[in-house]
Amino acid sequence: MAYRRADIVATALEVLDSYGLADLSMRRLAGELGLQPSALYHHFANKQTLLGALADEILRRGARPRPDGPWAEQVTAICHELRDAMLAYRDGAELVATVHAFGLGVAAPTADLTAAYDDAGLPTDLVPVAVSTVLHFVFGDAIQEQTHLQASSVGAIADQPRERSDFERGLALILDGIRVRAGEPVR
Amino acid sequence: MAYRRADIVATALEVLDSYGLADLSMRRLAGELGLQPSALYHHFANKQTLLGALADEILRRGARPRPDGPWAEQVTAICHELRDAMLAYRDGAELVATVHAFGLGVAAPTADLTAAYDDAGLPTDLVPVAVSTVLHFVFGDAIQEQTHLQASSVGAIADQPRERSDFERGLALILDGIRVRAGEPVR
DNA sequence: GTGTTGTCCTGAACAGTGTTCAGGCTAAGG
DNA sequence: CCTTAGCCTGAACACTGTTCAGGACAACAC
Repeated sequence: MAYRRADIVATALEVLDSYGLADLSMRRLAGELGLQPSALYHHFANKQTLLGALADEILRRGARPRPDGPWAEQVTAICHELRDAMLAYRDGAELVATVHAFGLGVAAPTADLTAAYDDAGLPTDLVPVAVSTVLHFVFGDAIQEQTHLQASSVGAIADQPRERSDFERGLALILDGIRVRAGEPVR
Repeated sequence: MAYRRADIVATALEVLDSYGLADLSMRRLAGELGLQPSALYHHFANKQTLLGALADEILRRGARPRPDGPWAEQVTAICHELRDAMLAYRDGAELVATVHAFGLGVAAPTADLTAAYDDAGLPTDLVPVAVSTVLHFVFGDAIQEQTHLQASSVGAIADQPRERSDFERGLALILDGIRVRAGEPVR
């Protein structure tokens, strides 16, 4: 059973990458597995739960070793890892962000960021704010990036080509803000 | 025709507030108007276009006079207006953020923020980054807030009650970051 | 008054969606 | 051999967005 479940998640990930989130239906997934759609409901209570498992698998596959160093470097590493993991699959950013919003998975980034801020000795009442602010940015930026990537790959639009370094710069801007409110010297 | 179109948007807004975004179907909306679903397609090319008009109407209804003052105050005013407008309708944040991501409407906030930053004399290459960063935060925070509000109104969950001032504090944090990168004195 | 144009709408249909449920198949354990 | 349990089938339910031929009806021109 545990094997079959992992099998479903792996196949779902292929379907996601090939057809996109909108075309990832229970029927299509079941067809790809050679099953009836109803068979999927023996492994997942509903589609949202399945998507939750999918999002967590995307993050798991994107995991990489974390360097230790000052908190800002750790936060930067966590954010890059999260971003790269989401961008590695079609519609990955939208999927992970949605699952996070619904609270059916994607708990790791929040935990990791909280730990990094806590270790840094940031004021405890500032920690949740800093975590949320950084996460909103990473999700929002990744969704925007992925939307534009896919829109231009379809040849739809050609608006401003969105600097590749915008992510770095936006993140640095937020980290500066955190430094200020933490009473650390800035630059 | 223009009148009928405005009529449809107004009724759609009522349906949205009463039943939520997931239950705002073309059939339900048409029924509320005493029409066949197909009639709606004489006024809107498809559902996404209708949702775009809906989002813009939500922002229009939430508009308020802007004080003039230093750029940080203007940005704060714009963000509060945007946030309050979205929170005024059930699922308003999700709707507006989605429409913005798809690029089918919600152009005003970007334009307003860009103007505020430009007038402030911020480095021009910093402006788009500052606009995006602030917008990602406002959308992300509003969606989170609305999700929790509605979840707890259903009596579902009771996790930490989310400080009402988290929005203010997150926004202030980002503004500090912008000040630092603009070379302005901070506090 | 008649004819025409164009808007607005009907009614039916198409091709899908997530989900439920009674029942059957098959392999493992006593 | 028999039972238990996990896995799955096949059919159905109640929806979804969208398309399309055609009808009703007002406004305008002659």
